Amino acid sequence: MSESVQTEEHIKETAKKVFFQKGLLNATTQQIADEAGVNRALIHYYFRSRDQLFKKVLEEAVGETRDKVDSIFASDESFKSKISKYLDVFIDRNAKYPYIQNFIITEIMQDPEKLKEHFSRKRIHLMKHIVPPLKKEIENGGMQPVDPEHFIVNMMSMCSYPLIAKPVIQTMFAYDDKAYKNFLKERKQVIYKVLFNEDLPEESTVPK
Amino acid sequence: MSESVQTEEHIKETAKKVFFQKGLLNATTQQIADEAGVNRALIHYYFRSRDQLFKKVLEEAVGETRDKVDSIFASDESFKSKISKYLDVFIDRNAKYPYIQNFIITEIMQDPEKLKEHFSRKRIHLMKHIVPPLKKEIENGGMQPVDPEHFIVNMMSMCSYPLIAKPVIQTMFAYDDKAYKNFLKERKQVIYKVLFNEDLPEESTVPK
DNA sequence: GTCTATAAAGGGATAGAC
DNA sequence: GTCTATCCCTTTATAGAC
Repeated sequence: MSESVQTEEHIKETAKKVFFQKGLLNATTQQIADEAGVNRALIHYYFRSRDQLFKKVLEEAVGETRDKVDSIFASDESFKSKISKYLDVFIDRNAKYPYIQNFIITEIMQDPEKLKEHFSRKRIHLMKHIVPPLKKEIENGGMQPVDPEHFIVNMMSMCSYPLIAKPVIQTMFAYDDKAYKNFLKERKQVIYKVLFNEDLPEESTVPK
Repeated sequence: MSESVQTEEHIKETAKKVFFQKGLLNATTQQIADEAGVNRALIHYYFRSRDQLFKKVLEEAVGETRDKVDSIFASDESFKSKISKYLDVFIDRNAKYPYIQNFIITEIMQDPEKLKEHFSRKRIHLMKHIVPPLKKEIENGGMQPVDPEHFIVNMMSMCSYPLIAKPVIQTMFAYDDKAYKNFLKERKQVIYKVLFNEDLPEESTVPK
């Protein structure tokens, strides 16, 4: 691996760390350069502008998950089993990048075009791989009738909000970091139960 | 009403509009001054700093709702009826200020202390007026057993996330503004049903 | 490819005139 | 109470040396 590729990769990884792990969503190029131990000018050398760096790291981070999610829903397991696995992937990803949800929200607020492609792809995926099996599950009496779009939003809400609103939850319930982390751990079972009105099967509670 | 109070009020209302209605969460003092038709220096004259203006408008906006919510939960209606009314208030407030949730999240991210007092008060309120009746409702068999804290987070999640993630939802489902607004309208019944696993009573679907 | 130095723009805040 | 002018600081971006 050449020097240049190494440095470029290093800056990108550092940016991910600063944005998604440290939660410094408005980090300046200086902060990122400091953290990476390089000069600010190098960031411009590799990425031309701050905005392009943003776009690149975000696209990479969401891409990491997309592939996993896609393969889960492309399989022919039961619908409930797919959802269970999706919850695992979602929780894993957010343990790795605790602030990525905030970053997505903040960035997309400032410029909805920035992630338009990603969520358009997600739309096609939903319509093809989630809505049909959901409808089938309802037909077969496996769950209460529900509008597919509300079902999806309910799921995303209960997954994402507790991460986005970390300080709200910590203050409201007087949770220290340990208690908060533990609370998050319990979410998978809670969400599954709310979505399907039945307990998560035993073997799915501790994945892998 | 004297000239000065009028201007101060006008700046404050303009700031609310810019932040909470237009969604320009990072609006500069210049933008607010332009929108209000006054000079930038006036903002500093009345509020000393940008940060103090922020604090004031946010505290006012959340205060508007707090009083209403408090009175709902202080009453001795049934728990489910209280929740139904809470959903109404929440939806009303967010129709008025579509971006207030984003603002709260963004501000609290940058400085958790800023809203600490508000959410600490909320905590006391929860413990006194929500958790006990919730437990009682469960005891009486009115709903499935559920951890109170997860119940509260589920409710907040399903209320707030669809607002925070407006562009995500619009892109994902190809909603124009009208379709999105209609989607939000359906949320009250959906959320009630998910929380209690039963339909919202007829007379509660159209409040007032 | 990496650094220093500096340009260029933007934003918050204040002094002082009216 | 409201304005203009200005200061100061931060930040992005680039030119040019090595």
